Amino acid sequence: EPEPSNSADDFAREEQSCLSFKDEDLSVSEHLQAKRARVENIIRGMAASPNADGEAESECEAVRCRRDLLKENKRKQRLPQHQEPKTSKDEECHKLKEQLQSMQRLLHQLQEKISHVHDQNYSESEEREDARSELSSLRLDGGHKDRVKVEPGGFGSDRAMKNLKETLKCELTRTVSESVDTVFKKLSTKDSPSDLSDSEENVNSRHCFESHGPEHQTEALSLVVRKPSLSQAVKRPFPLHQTPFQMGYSAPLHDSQILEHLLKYGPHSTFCLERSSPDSVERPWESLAMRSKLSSGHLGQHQTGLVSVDALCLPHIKMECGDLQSMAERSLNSPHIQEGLTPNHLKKAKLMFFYTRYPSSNLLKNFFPDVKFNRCITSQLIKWFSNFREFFYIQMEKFARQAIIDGVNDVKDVSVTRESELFRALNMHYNKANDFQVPDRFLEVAEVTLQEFFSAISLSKDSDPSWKKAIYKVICKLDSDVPEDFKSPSYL
DNA sequence: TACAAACCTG
DNA sequence: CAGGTTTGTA
Repeated sequence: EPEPSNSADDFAREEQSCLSFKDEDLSVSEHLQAKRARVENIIRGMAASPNADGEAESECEAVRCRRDLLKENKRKQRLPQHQEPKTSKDEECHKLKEQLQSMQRLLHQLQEKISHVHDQNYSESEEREDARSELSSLRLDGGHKDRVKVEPGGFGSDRAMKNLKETLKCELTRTVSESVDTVFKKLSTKDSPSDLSDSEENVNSRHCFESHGPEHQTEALSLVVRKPSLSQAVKRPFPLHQTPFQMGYSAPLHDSQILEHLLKYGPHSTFCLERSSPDSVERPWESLAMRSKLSSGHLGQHQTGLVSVDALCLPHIKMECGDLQSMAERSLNSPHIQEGLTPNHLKKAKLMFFYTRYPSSNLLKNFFPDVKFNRCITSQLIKWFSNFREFFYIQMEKFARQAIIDGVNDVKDVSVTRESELFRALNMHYNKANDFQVPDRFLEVAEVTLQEFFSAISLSKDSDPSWKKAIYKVICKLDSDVPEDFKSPSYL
């Protein structure tokens, strides 16, 4: 294809990028249709052939769909766009809305099916790491009723059911979020063409889908960023019509990534680079997100490098190069899939600690449905809880020793109430804002732990280097269920 | 020896 | 809180 170089051609290109709006929306529609087909497939699979692995099949279909779309989009790409009256933008929005709604209806159907299945109590849950695997392992034939896993605790099938339910709900939430996210991202891409002012299109699509309030910048960002070009971009927050790449695309790629991260998660978050991994096969966005980041360095001028990626029907790719405003907006307001852990997630995790000291990675996935899990995110969450435990046990040991110094002789005299200094320390750590009612059960667990430490130290067991292990073994059995409310992505 | 959890440090 | 190290298991 000829490379336009003069200003007239530049203008033509701009115009074309305006006009491609319609075409791009079509690919959103197609994307949604693929999603819809997938959900329908699952429902059909549940109704008709209980043993069929509907998930896997529809996954294959999705792949096929993607491949086909890739071809088609490549073709479309070269065709000149016909003039599209601006009034049709509203129609497009409405179409998309309708598609979303119909998908939601389908999901509700699916949900009903699931609860029906639940009532029948016929299911089998295999404890797998991935929620998707778990979904595909669902069996609906009643013949395997006796295969429901029974745990030593005695309430095994209940637990398995609960777990399964959680997983399914989680899957639903994800699917909806993904779809909604898809639309948002696609639209925000159009909202932020690097070369346009707030044209009618932008206004329209905003009005269509944007019900959030204005963005808020909650933290100062500039301290970490040194490069003049970058700090400029930050201090003059989110100029409406310019991308940072325009202002300083000479800045190294790494800085752009850091900047993007800072905007999303604030200066105190961690920058977590994840290599593409085997499990990104199931979640193509991960490896592709990386690839797009790699190419986002030279965006200002050469859009062509992106086209093939964008055509893969994975719209968020282009967002990587979208303007900072929409990125910041999304990270601050959007209830959709997150690419990293935010301070709110940390807050939520701390509150969850009141219920569970030893969460499985599965539980974490279920309770952070708005988080896009990968190895890095998972280990970060695990690490958080590890840190929580560390603090917890340090306090326990400290207060147990203090009790002994204070002359307490009987374990029965060791207790933990809301008035205890120990509780105050814990509450300060996990519930600093003190806006959460700590469950009584946590006080019981704390008390048991304190007593365990007390008696162990009293019996001089602490001479053994691994004396705490016995205590951990007791405490890890005292986890309780985390309330359902915590599953809401917008819990905090 | 590979992995998870505890442990230590800043 | 996160990075690095050690320890304990399988």
